[in-house]
Amino acid sequence: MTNVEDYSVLHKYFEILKKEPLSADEKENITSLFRKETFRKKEFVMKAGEANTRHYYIEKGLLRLYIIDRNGKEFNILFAKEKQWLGDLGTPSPTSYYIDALENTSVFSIDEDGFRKLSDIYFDLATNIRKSYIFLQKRFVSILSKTADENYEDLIQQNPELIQRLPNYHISSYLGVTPVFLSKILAKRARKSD
Amino acid sequence: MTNVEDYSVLHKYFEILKKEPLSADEKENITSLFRKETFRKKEFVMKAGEANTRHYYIEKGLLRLYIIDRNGKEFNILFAKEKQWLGDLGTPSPTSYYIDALENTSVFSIDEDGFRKLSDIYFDLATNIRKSYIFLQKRFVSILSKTADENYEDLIQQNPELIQRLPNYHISSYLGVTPVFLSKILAKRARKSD
DNA sequence: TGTTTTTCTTAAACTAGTTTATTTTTTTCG
DNA sequence: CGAAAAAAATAAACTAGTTTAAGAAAAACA
Repeated sequence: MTNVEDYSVLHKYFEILKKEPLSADEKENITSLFRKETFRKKEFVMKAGEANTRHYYIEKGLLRLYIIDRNGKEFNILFAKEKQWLGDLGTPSPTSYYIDALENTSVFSIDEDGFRKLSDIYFDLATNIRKSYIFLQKRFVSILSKTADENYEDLIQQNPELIQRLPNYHISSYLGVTPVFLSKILAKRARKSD
Repeated sequence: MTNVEDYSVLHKYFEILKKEPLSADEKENITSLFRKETFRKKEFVMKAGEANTRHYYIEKGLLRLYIIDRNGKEFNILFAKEKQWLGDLGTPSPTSYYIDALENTSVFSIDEDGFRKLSDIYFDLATNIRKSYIFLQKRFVSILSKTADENYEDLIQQNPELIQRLPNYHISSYLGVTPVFLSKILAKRARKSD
């Protein structure tokens, strides 16, 4: 059983960023800035309206970032699993986003101040934001320029694991279509590969 | 007439980042990393396939970042005008994007190395990437969750100037619809406000 | 295990947005 | 200025995706 105060996954991440082992002091510094938290499946990590939200580095589990539009409909923006970051980069402004846990999840969380401090020491931490941007841009273009069919195929190619871990209605929202339409796509696929 | 070697707009930008006046040395350092370039309307700034692309800080004019899908159709990702940055953050990997000038445009351009150097000195330069991310995320959610009608209204509210400077077919592509459909939206709007 | 709840499928009627084609309007430029 | 080119509007037929509803299948759980 994993010790609740085990920060080894986090330290390993920063060693990869730094490209060399961390000293005891460095580890201590990192540990002191983070807080270990766990969220049970369906539990909220962040809700629209909250200010000063934290950044989350996921040790184990699966989180989902989404909005709820004025008709109460949810739109999944992205999912984040083990060894990925998730948070609202707009913090400390009040967020418009929701984050909840799709599986029981353990994270290391850090506030904006801590995050900035570490970004100044571990320059490559900022690279992550760049990578997130690139990812989102690709996703944006993909949803804009391709049909839901094609986007589903792409997802299977690029992230088959997600499809295993997620119920279809979350995938459909991620692809920007209704569950009913995704079901049609799946039926057509099944017919094709008969 | 503006001198081709006038870097004052650029220096002013970095003074805002730094929150205090720059020394002569600092100005010199910045100037040495950038290159001043001009692009005539319709001229390409960047083409898909190119590697090691540059970052552009716009002094005057209007640029457009877009992709061309496999059917030859263009999708406008974003526009950038005076005092805004534009570039492919994926550099030095070969880019999938095109940038061209929608007006005669003058820019200060910098390569990836220079950009990183300055990011280490002027920490707030990285904030820009965050802001870009937030902007794109909002845009993404908006296109996903709203109708083209609503997105057009939002654009008018948030960026009326763009609508003046751009032909409708560029706006329609930005909104993720065809020119024909935007024309319908405009006709309906005109009818309403009769 | 059986019951309840959640998820998925199918169908049918509908709508937001596309496509293709034609005409009109506006802009460009020799 | 007038001709040519580019942009915008309109119409009509179409399609990708939605909505609502009802039943089937799967998962949760007591």
